[in-house]
Amino acid sequence: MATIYDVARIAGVSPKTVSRVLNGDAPVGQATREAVQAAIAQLDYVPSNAARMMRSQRSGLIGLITGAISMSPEPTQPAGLPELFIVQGIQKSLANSGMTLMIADTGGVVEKAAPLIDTFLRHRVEGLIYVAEYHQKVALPLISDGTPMILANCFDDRGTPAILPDDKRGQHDLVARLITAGHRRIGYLTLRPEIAAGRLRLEGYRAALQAGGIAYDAALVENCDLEGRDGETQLLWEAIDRMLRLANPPTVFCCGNDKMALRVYGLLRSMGRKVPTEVSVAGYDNYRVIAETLYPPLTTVDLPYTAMGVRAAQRLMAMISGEAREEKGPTLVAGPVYWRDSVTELRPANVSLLKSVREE
Amino acid sequence: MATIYDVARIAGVSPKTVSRVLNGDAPVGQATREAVQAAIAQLDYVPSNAARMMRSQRSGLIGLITGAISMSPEPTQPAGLPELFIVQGIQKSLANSGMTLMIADTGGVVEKAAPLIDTFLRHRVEGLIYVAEYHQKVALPLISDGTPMILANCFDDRGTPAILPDDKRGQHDLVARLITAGHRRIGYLTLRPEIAAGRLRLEGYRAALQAGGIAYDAALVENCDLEGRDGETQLLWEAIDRMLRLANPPTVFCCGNDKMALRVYGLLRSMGRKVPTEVSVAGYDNYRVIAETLYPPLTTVDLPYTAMGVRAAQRLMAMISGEAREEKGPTLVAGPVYWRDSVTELRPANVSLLKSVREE
DNA sequence: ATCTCTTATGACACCGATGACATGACACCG
DNA sequence: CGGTGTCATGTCATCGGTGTCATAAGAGAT
Repeated sequence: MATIYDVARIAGVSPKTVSRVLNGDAPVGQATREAVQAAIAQLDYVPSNAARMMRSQRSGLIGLITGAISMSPEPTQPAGLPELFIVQGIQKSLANSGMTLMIADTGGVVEKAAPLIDTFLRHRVEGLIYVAEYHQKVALPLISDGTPMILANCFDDRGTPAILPDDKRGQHDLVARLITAGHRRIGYLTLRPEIAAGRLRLEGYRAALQAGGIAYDAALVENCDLEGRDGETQLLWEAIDRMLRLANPPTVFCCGNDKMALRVYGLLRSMGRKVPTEVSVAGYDNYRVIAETLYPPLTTVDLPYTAMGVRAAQRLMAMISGEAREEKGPTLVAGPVYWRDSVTELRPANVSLLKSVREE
Repeated sequence: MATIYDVARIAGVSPKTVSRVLNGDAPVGQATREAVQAAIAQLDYVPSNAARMMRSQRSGLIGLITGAISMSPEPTQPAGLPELFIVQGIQKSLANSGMTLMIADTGGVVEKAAPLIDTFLRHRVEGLIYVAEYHQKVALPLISDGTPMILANCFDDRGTPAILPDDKRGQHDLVARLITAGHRRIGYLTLRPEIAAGRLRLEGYRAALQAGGIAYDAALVENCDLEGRDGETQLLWEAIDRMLRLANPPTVFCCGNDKMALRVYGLLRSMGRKVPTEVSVAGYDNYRVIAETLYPPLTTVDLPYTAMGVRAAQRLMAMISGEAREEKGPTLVAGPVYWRDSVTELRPANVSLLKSVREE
């Protein structure tokens, strides 16, 4: 492999001049520049980042750790996709910074995060981002040196800067929108409360009901999430069946996520209930493969993954450049409601009024 | 950041001895080793890969380029997932090799591959893998130095080693299985022939018919793939409607992929046809989010992405270690048929006979 | 007691860039 | 015409490890 010395010799200049041509950090004569470039081309010279890093003490690397790439073998989680959007946002936002993003993958095994962080530190990354597959609490090994770190889609109890989806507000906005559309009996098939999204979304549901002056009815809320174990469809069937038999049944089912909504579509059809004319369905995640492919298309709440990625990258770059100590707590990012055909407007008169809500 | 000299000073030994403790490449006295390890712990010393690489001329890095992570903005392609499984396979298979996998992403823009390759070469990766989002032909910039490269899920016309899915055999196996189950009128809603998968799967379909002694009937085959543009559902509706009105209608619809099958489920239900009792449906890809969540679960063909990743990594490692010049052409990897409830066994008597097919 | 042969350790140069500093050639200024 | 500033380029040391070789201290062998 050719070195800068080979290039210098061929071009008849000093290595330092070649360096200047490569980095453009000092003026170089036109003729010299051309001779150097010719030599570079002739030798297929590619500078060594290792040598450069060593001298300049700057790696230009950002390390990203995720489990997105190697998903868990169970297909039950729509895992993978969310993280990818976050990574996409990070990438987009980092593209102009001159930083190179190195991505490593835990293969879904949390314990692998530590050695990966170590590998990154050996490469002297200037910043680290950890992206979790769903909104959760994590406990990563402490970074002893000063390398800045950001958590995306997760948080810890050390106060590491985090970027999180605003699940509470998202569910709140959806339910508020349903209420505006005239729905008063809103069934909620929830995710399990052990996960952050399950808790926060339920909070949002209750907050929206309260704001809309509707009493919370425990008969309309049921956890239908078995963490991917069998029997979920059964559980859903029973919950839906029971709610529909109520004296005052729900006019719409909010589902913990879009994947659950996909199941609910199938169940309602099996029960002979037409969506949305007889009963409405709403999801959460805006998992587009499902939400847009289903018929009718699914009303849902966007999880603003790309935006979260952008924010994560921005916050990290701010930390790296040591700018203003900036805000402390987690950054919450809310996503818009996507209003599609799976929910009936019970009060068409409201439609014009709704426009504004929809845009936001 | 602490250096090996700092550690040496604290431990009262020479830097070289610290190096020996770190690499275990020469015997070190027990007491010395402990002193060095204590100093390392005390200083939070992390060795610099740059310096190590520079001297040893070995980076221990494998570069992987993909578009998986930043998907195209259109949600129409189930893009992203396939590549991820391939990457997972690569990762799994590379885990024990001591190599570190660096992943870079083109953001779906093919032109970005060149600068990414360049970045990798600057880091002196020992091998490169390019993973495409679907089976296709690519034209990557030539790697002028000797760095080995592998193409996964794609090929070029320079004969670069490639790992490809055996689409023809997969579709063949599925159709052969349908025939064994008693189906003779097999509708095929194909992908567009411009893409490799579309062509090859159709070849497999025809080959299986021929092997089964069934005449090819053009009325049963129709391209329903508009490359994600609108009107696909319309096209599907018309194709299905027309085929079902035939004097001798199909008993099963093979779909170009699982996503199309998801649509077909909805359409058939709208038409009042029950799956699978009145008409069967089969997909391709074993896109599990769809295939296993649908009701009834979808019979489909697995795209052996993980296996492809494993093969890619193995072939690359063989190239790096300069082992036997090994095979030349592309490596084809076939995936098994997943037989689920979306297809009726027209001849239950055959079931036992089928067991063996299913296993394979 | 002398001579290998390991084992344990150190001295030193070197990998390939770049930062700091020096130098020579002009141009411009008063 | 000397002083000063800018441009173009070179010299040299240095970043943090590791390869090579040398050396010292014991363990056995003769």
